[in-house]
Amino acid sequence: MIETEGRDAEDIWKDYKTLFNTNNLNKLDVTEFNRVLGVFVKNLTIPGAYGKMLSIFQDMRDMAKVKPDESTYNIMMSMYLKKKDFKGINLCFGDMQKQNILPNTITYNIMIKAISKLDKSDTAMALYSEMVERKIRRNEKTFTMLFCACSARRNVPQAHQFYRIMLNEGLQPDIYTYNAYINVIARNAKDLKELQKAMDVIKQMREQGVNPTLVTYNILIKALQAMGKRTDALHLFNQMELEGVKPNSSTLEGIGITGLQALLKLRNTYKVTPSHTDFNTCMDQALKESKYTDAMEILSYMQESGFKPNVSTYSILMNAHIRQNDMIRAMGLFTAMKNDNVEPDNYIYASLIDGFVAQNDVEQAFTLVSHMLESKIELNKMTINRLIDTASKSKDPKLVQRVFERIERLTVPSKDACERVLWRIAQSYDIPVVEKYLKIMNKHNHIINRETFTAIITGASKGCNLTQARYWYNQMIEQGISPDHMLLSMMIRAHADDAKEIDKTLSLWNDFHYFGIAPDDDDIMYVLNLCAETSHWRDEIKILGQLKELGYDADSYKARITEKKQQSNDGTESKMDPDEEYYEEYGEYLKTRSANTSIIRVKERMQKWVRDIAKISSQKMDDNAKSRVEQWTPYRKPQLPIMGTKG
DNA sequence: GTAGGGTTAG
Repeated sequence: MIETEGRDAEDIWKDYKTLFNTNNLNKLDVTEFNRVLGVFVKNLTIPGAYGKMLSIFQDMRDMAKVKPDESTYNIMMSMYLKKKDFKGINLCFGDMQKQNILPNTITYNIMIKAISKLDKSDTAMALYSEMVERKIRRNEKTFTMLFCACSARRNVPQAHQFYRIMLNEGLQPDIYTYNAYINVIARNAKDLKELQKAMDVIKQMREQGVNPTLVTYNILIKALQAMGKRTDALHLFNQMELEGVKPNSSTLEGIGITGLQALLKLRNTYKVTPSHTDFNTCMDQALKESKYTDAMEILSYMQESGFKPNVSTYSILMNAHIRQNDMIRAMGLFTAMKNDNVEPDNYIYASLIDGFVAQNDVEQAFTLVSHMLESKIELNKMTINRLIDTASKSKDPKLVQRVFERIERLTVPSKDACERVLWRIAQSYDIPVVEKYLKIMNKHNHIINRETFTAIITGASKGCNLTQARYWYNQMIEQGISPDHMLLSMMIRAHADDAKEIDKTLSLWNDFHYFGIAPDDDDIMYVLNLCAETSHWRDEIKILGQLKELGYDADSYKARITEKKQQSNDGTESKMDPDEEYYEEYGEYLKTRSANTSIIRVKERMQKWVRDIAKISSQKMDDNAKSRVEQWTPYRKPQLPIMGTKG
C-alpha cells in the first residue's frame, strides 16, 4: 500500500496521510506499519519525526485495529532510545508483557543499551539472566551492549565475567565486542599496569585474526592521555601510523592537537576528509580556546565540504555565545536554526534556558521552557539539575528558590533536584528555612536519608555555618543514620580549617571509631597536622596510640609529623618546602616557554592554511552563506593576533 | 533486516 523503497520520509508521510484522510488505514497490515515506522526511526532528525511516529503508532491501534507485534515495539523502543527517553522504553517493555508479546533478542539488546545509557541502576546482569531464563538467544551484539553497561557502571570485574560467559556460550567476539570490552578496561585503568590488561585483550584478538582499528586506538590513546602519559600516547600513535590506521580528530586530541591545527593535520598529513563530527569537534575546541578566527575558518571549510550545520553545530556555536553572556546572539542562532529546518532538541533548550538563568532572567528562561514543552520535549532531569546548579552559583540565594518554585509548578522535582536546592539553601539560610525545604521534599514523597543530610551538611559547611552543619549532623544521627566516610572526612576538614573548632574536630575524629569507619591516610595526616600546628600534643599522642591499637603503622605517621614539625621550625621565611618552591617557579617558566613556541608554530601553519581556505571559500561560497557564517561566529577578537592577515 | 553494537561532537 505504501512504497518505502528508495523514497524519502516526507513523501512516505504524504502517502500515509492520504490513507489516513480517506479512512483507508485498515488496509495496512502490521508488516506495513512496521516498515513505515522503520523509515522514520532511521530519519529522526527530520522535523516532527518523533511526533509522526507516535501518531502512527496510535492510529495503528485505534483506527486500523492492528495489533502491534514485537517488531513494532522494538522500533518504538529504538525511537525512545534515540530520544534518550527511558520512561518510554520501560512503558513499551511493560506493554509487551501485558499483551503477551514475547520480547526477542533485539528487545533485550535495546533494554541493555538503555540501562547503560539512561538508567542509574546496575541491572545488566539481571537482564542477562532474564534472557537465559526465558531462553532468548544472545548474540555478539548482546555482549557488546553488556560491556557498555559495565563501562557505564565502571564495573570492570563484571566485564571480565561477561567475557568468559560469552566464550562459554560459544560466541566469537568481533571487532565491536572487543572494542567495547577494551573500553571498559581502559576507561577504568588507573595506571599502566591496569591498562596492560587491555593490551592483553588486543593480543588475544590479533591471534583470532581481528586487528585493532581506529576506534581501538582512540580508546587506548584517550586512556593514556587521561593518565597523563603523553609519551606513551605518542608511542601508541606511532604504532597506529605504522599499521596504516589513519587518525581522526579524537585521536589527535588524545595527543594534544586540537582545533584548526587538527583539521590541518588530517587534511595535509593524512589526506583524510574530515567528517561532520571532526568539524564540529574541532570547531568546539577552537571556540573554547578563544580562537575565534580559527572557528570561523573551520565553519566555512565545513560548509564547503558539503556538511550542513546540524544540531550539534548550532549547539556548539550557541554555547560559545552563552559563555560570553550574549543571549541575543544565542537566540538569533536559535531562530536561524529553526529557519534551517534543524529541530532543536533538549540540549539546545537546556543551554538557552540555562543561559537565561545565569543572567537572572527567570521569566525568559521559563518562557522558553513552555516553548519546549509545546514542542513535545520534556523537561527532563538533566535540564532541571542544570538549571538548579546554575541558579545555585548566583550570589543571590533567592534565584535558586525562584527557579525551584517555577519547576514545582510544572513537574514534581526529583529527590536529587530537591537536595541540590537544599545544598544551596543551607549555605545562606539558617535552620528554619532548611526545615521549610525539607517539608517541601516530604510533600513530594521523597525519602529523607543520608544523601539528603549530606547535601545539607555540605552546604552549611560551604556557607561557613558550622553550627548548622553540626545541628544537621546530630539530627541525622538521631534519626538512626550514620555518616559515611566522605561525610565524616568533609566535616573534619571543615572544622579543622576553622581554628576555633579544634575540640569539635577532635570529637568528630572519635566518630571514625564510634561508627566503625576506617580513616584513610589523608584523614590521619590532617588531624595529626592540626594537633601539631595547634600544639595539642596530648591529643596527638592519644591519636597515635589509637592508631597503633587499630593496627595502623603509627610510627610512620609519627615520623612524618615530626619531619613536618622540624621543617617549620627551621625558621625559613617561606613555609613551602624548598623543592616545592623550586618546582613551582620552574613549572611556571616551562609553561610560558612551551606556550610561546607552540603558539609560533601554530601561527605559522595556520597562516598558510587559512590563506588557502580563504581563497577557496570566497570562490565557492555564495554571499548569503558568507554573511551567515559571519553572523554565527562569536564576535570577540581573537586573543592571539594572527600575523600576516591584512592590517 | 521494519528494530539492536565500539571511541570523540553540544
